[in-house]
Amino acid sequence: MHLTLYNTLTRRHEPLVPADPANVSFYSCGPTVYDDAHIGNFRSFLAADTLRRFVQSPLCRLAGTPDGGSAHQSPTGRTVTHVMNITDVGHMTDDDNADGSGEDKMAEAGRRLTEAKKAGMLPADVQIDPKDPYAISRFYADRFLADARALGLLVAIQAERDPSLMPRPTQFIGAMVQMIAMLIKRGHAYAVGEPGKQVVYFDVQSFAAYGRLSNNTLEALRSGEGGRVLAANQSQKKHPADFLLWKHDPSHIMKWPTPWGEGYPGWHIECSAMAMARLGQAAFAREAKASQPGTPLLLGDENSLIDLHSGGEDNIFPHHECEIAQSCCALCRNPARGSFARMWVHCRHLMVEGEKMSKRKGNFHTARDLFARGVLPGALRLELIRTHYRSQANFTMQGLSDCQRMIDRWRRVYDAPPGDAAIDPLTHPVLTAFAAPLHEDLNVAGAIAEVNTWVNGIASPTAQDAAVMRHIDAVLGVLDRPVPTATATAIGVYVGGAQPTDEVEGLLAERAQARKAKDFAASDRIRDRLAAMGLTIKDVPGGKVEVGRRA
RNA sequence: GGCCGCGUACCAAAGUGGUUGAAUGGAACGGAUUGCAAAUCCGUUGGACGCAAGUCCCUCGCCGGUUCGAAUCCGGCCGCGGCCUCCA
Repeated sequence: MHLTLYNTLTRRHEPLVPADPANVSFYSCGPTVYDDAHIGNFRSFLAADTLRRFVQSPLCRLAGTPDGGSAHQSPTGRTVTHVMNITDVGHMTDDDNADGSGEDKMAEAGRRLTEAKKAGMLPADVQIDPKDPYAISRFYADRFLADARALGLLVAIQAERDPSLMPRPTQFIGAMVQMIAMLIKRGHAYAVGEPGKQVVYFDVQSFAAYGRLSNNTLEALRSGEGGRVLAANQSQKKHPADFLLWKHDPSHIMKWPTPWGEGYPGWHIECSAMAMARLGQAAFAREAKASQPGTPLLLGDENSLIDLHSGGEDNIFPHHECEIAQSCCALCRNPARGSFARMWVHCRHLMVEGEKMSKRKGNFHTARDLFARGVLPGALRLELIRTHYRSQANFTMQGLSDCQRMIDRWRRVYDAPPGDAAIDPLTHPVLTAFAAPLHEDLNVAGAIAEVNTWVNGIASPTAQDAAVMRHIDAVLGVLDRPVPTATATAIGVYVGGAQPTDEVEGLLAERAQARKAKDFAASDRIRDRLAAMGLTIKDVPGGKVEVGRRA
């Protein structure tokens, strides 16, 4: 058994065969930081995170590796270097003409922040200059990282120690400029306009494999444009599908000097440049070993820059199509035979209560909104990863509470007292049953079913069971999430964000008296009153009352 | 207009040719427990006949086809969604 994934590039299930099974390189397209990330964004990031967790788990076997693919048999184990960008360059709101016009999204975010501040929607301690795009992107990036860490996104947790794992394009303008220069030099890009005030386009006709990922041909793209591409905006391009690499525009809110003029980079070049900068060393080291000294160092046909690349389904075209084109044309000896990444995985979108998520329908949720309503990060994570990543998932509040209950039942096993519990993850029957569906295109739903079947059969969990559950949760990442600490008083145990107040404490004491006197009508009235305050109670062993918040 | 995907029982969601009347979780109902709840445990949840073992009928959007056999393969239709413009 070995891990197979659906490769968008070939439209087939294929084994994941990394260039170096001891260190898998993985690049994921991350968030833009003009606003808070919503749960749909997080579904995609969490799918990537779950894949990454499984690949680095000893439960995962990879094809074509000498030791049979089990990570733990290698002295150093298997590491996954997962990189996710945080896009902090402002792009344009109005992209009708693909030339970059309209309002800069960062400027728009600044305006929104100003309004929020006026309306008192922002905490008083937030000091940010809405005219400073760097301050805006930092503000939203920090909020994203906090949400991501709560949800157990390993890359965000690791980035606290190694920020290079979450690169920001404003720090890589130099790398982008180099790559653009290389594309011009190799005849895959061209600059138009008078010197110093130029726009640089990628020449799609120079790359025979353009369209391979999205299954579009240049003709199909042309016929599919349906009148939406204005001829007036196309005059300088050689082909309507040619896309922007650099734009001279001194009026842009973020701008940098380059040989083509002061301006800003196109939408796609950042990922190519950053993947190259952070993950490309290994591929070029392999190439240097294999090639003649003195020849220009370009990747050969079998040598991809990275092993895995992921994103949401909307990234397939144009973003990833363009990434492949740029990267291969800049880095490969035979561009049309390159693929940039060996494996391309794409996550389908999330629906909410059966409908497309939208602010107008009122079914638009950010992670932090849900947290503020008392949703626990573990439950949200499970709800977002439990559906197969290539199915359209339906997020529901019902599903969220289902997940919370599942987690509560699993935690009983997870929290069993530890002890002498040596288990072999490769042969343990529960773990092999859990890992089997995951090897088949990361079938998380199937794996969860195995966990439930197993947990149902446990009368009282042992140290061994706890050890097994830890292996499981290293992949799912739902138990190792922050849970609000319970506040205990003489009479109550407050959980799930509920806090003791004099009023509540008084009611609990009154209820205890009523119950003692067997005045159950009075006792039930108090429960109703607490319910009206948004609190649920239940009697727990020890004579105390557990107080929680109503979902 | 072009390219692509999906539709499973009350809900969510696995399963992609036979042991599947359909995993798993929730929900509902019955029982144990509780003053009542909550939590937990046991059982039931397409229909008919039967005390039962069981037998028969109808099921995986709809219609048709391939096959000894289909939720699973093929065709048509309907519905939903994605991309073709920034978007996970």
